[in-house]
Amino acid sequence: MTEINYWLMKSEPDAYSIDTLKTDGVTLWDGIRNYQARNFMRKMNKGDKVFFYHSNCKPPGIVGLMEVIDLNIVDPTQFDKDSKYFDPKSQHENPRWDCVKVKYISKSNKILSLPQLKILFSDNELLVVKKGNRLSILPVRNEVAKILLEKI
DNA sequence: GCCAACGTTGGC
DNA sequence: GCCAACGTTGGC
Repeated sequence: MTEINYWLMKSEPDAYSIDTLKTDGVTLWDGIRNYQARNFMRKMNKGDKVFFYHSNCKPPGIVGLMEVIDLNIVDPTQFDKDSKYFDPKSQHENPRWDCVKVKYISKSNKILSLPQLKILFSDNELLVVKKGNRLSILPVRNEVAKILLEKI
């Protein structure tokens, strides 16, 4: 039996929002161009729960929940010359970027804003509140996830 | 617009 | 391998 883990994934709502995911139902979390974030995706299991975080907006915060339903998918945007995520250095025989597929679970009635998160958790408990943390995908510890699940 | 905190690139 | 320059993220 594989372990269920919790993660947090950020997206700017202008680029892709919880409402868009709710409409789509399922989406490919593509366009990740940071090795650390990519490596976190590689550690994901099917069934893992993901907190959806709206970044670079007012207010930033957790807006919903999704679930990982597919793993190790080659990110198609790296080969798409029209995509802003096109990577000329990536080869078809040896793709550099991959991603996971997620499905919508729920949208929070109220956003769990970053100021609230800062009140609830210390920097170590929730990496997202750590000043200057630019990683768009982060692991969430189980104890933290339990509290978050009650709040969203 | 500013700035902190990285990551990436490329010369050497 | 080192390091400077530059780019990106994202809160404020």
